[in-house]
Amino acid sequence: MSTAPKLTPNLTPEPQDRPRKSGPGPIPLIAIVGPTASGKSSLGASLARKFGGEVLACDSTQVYRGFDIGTAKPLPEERAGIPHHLLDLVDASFAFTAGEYRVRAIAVLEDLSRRSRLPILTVGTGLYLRALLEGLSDAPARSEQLRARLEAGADTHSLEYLHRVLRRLDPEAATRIGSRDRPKMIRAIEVCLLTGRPLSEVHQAGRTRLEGYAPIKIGLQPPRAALYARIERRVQTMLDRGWLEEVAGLSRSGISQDAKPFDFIGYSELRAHLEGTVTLAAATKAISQATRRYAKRQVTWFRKEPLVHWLPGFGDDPAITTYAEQLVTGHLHSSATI
RNA sequence: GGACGGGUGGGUGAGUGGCUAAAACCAGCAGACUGUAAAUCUGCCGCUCCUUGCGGGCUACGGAGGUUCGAAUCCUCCCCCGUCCA
Repeated sequence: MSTAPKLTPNLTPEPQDRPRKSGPGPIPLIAIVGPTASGKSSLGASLARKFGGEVLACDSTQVYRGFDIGTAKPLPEERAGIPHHLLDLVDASFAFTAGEYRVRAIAVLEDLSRRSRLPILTVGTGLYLRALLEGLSDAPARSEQLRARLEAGADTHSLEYLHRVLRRLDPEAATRIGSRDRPKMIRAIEVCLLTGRPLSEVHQAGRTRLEGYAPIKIGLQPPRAALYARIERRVQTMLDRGWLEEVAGLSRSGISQDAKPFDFIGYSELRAHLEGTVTLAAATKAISQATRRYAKRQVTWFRKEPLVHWLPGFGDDPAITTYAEQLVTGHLHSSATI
């Protein structure tokens, strides 16, 4: 695991394998945010190599075992010998959540801290990063039984019914949550019923932030047109790597047909194609479109993320990599001197 | 050459005389989102002006004319596309 000597910026880091000084100061934590296909994994691996770090995926789909190609898990060669965490955590039948992610991520962070490794998060799922850094309110986890009842109520009555229930339980939340936003209404009602308090009140009680870490956020912001072009190419690459076969294999592996990961972008389209309802060309086009829309939503989310150092390009662009390295070096120095 | 069918805003496509800058859907843009988040939801979406208003002006339903107080919608001719007959 030698450090690559290339591209060394003006600020030369001294100890490349020690992300922090031993002592009580906050531990640096790098978070790379950006839309899908912007090169987060690539940048993550090269920063890890350079600064003695390990990669933590922060992605709601990559936690699922078996769903590899379509969720763009880094390939072995892309991982370049760097340990990658928080991938392949659960089976397809498991309903993974932001709360679950937080618990698992903190465990990994503690492990890295003990071993003095720099944690580097590659963040596709903004909510998960927020859940980790800012914490979640002290609200109960989801309750499948309660949800089943609410879903049934919504089915027999209407979505309006759910909104009426929510208005009664928590008028404030009802003004924030649209009357057609089924998942958010259900979550809000769930919390109200489980805690006996309005969701708004539960939220007001505050969150439990992650303590002891100094996040350095790096944002990848390639031009929109270039990103969209790359998305299109990547979809094709994934197919060339056998994505369709992966989906076919998963389909007949006994996993419940309505397991959550089958709804991920691409998996639903490719299953439709395997069932013969759409041509591969049509499915491919639909996948690109869905991915573009997803990228757009990520951009919207990350724009609001505070204190991000935005870099105007792809994470595998050498110029961007160099710039990111300088950025990290600067931060590590300044935090070391404090 | 003849007979039908059709040409609508970036795309698909509704609309058969006024309520139509023109349904709906898609794409696009912008936004929201504290436990399913690759989910879900919201707004905008011809151009333009301002006193930003259920405001004004302009342009628009293949082209040119016409009928009408009023036309994407009716009539005439022309152009193009599809199917069928020769």
